[in-house]
Amino acid sequence: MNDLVAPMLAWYDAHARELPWRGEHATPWSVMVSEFMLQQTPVARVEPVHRLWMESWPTPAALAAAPSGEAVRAWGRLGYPRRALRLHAAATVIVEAYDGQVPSSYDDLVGLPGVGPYTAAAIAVFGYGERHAVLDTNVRRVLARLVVGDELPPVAVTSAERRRAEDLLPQDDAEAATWSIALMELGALVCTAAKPTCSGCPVADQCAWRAAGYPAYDGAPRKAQTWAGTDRQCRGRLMAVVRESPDPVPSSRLDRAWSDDAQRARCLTSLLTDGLLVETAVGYALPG
DNA sequence: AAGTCGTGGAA
DNA sequence: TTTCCAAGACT
Repeated sequence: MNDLVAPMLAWYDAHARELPWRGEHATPWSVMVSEFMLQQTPVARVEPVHRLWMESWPTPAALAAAPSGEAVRAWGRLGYPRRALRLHAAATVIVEAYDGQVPSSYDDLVGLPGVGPYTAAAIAVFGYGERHAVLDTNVRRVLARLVVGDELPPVAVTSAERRRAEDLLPQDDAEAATWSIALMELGALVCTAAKPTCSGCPVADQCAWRAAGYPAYDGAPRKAQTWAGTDRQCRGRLMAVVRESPDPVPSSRLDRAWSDDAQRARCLTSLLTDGLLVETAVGYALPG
């Protein structure tokens, strides 16, 4: 094993957060739910929603039996509500094709709706203890600094990154899983994007970026995401109105939620196309 | 392959 | 106040 593993495992043992989807009570399904929710959404906001979600739908079958609109409603304000739809769709596939059991192999998992390379690896590793490299934004950043000496990883995952992550993976399955979650936790708590606290890093003495004097990121500038006035904001407004209403919402109420007629109409259409809303005789509603 | 898709807390 | 962005997936 390389010289990074022991200090990383010891650090994780001492500093890991206790989260509902970790530990003995976690199930592959609770891990899967957490991974969907954590896609682009901070831990602090996921925790309470995950807790309620698991009470309502403790198994894939329970979720699959519910209307997809209930999943969207329970998703609340986590953002990117299509993830709720995809999780519901994935639960349906799990019931129909996997006898209600979350599959354990990466290849089966990555075939599920809403499950990409990261999420498939995370479920296989954290849900089942399979040995597989897990490349999320935290791991990528930590390895970029620690091994390569760059402040930030490339915009898109490269084959070099994947090979590097696989090369560093401990041979033992359980140890490899802890290694991966430790890298993620370090990236989330210590080796953060903006202001890393290297004084708290267990492998700072081996860090290539630190040794090089913290050279600044020199890759292509990341595009700043605009927000005000975008379709995303408009869609969010419309969804919020419908989500918080127990009854179908007449279009007159949606008119008040967004003033630009053309944009509102365009967004409404896209929400219907996405399956996030349906049109009923008395107004717009979450899908049944 | 570059754009799109939500949200709210922190800097 | 404005800006930035947090465990990605999909097209």
